[in-house]
Amino acid sequence: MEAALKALAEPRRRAILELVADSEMTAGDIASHFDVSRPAISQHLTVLKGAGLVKERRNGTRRLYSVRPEGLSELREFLDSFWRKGLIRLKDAAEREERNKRGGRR
Amino acid sequence: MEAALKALAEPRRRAILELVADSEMTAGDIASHFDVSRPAISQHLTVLKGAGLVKERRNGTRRLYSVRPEGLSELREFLDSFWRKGLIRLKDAAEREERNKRGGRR
DNA sequence: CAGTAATTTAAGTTGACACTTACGTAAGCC
DNA sequence: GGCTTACGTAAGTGTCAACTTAAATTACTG
Repeated sequence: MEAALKALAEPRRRAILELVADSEMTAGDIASHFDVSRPAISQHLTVLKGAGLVKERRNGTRRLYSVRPEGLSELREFLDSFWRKGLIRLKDAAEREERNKRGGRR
Repeated sequence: MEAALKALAEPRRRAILELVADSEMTAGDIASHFDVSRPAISQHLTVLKGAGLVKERRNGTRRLYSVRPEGLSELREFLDSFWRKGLIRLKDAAEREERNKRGGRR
């Protein structure tokens, strides 16, 4: 999850993910969508692959990249559980607040 | 969302979030849970606040921090939609694959 | 008002990381 | 076997961010 977060925190890598989310693409095709050098994209792809967010398939001299949604599951679960926990706390706090108001009025 | 991702990418900040997820805590209390200096924690709290993941309430010279779940919504929605999109692509790819197999067999 | 406690702000250091150019590698093509 | 195409890897550079210590700020307290 650590790796996924670090990978997603970089805007260019999110852009790459958006690209390969629609269809499998070669490294070169991906690179042509950006104004940085190909090695830079290659390095980003390595990071994304390391985080399990992308998978690579070789075909001759080409390397085809596509999204790997399972790579997001752990992070999604973390966020969901965290979000729920936070909401419960908010609700409890509101109720305590309400009790205090009532108690104070008496 | 950018800010939330950058904030979450740092392990110490996630740990801080876990702490204040259960109950409101002062900056000092939070800092005492880690082996870095208080200024370091203060800086992390500034980042978390900037990302909307935490809210600050002042009480005298104390500052009480608590989690702010709404700060996660945008990121959660992004991940969810992205995840769904990815799964659909996987399913489509599997179906195409299946059709190709059948076609090849005939 | 002087003193202290809780915390942030300032300034400087170090390490990580996104980038660059140059080179290496592996698969098709004449 | 050389040549080209499509990549990755190596090595170096600049920027940013997480940390440190020292100083400033803000509110309480006798």
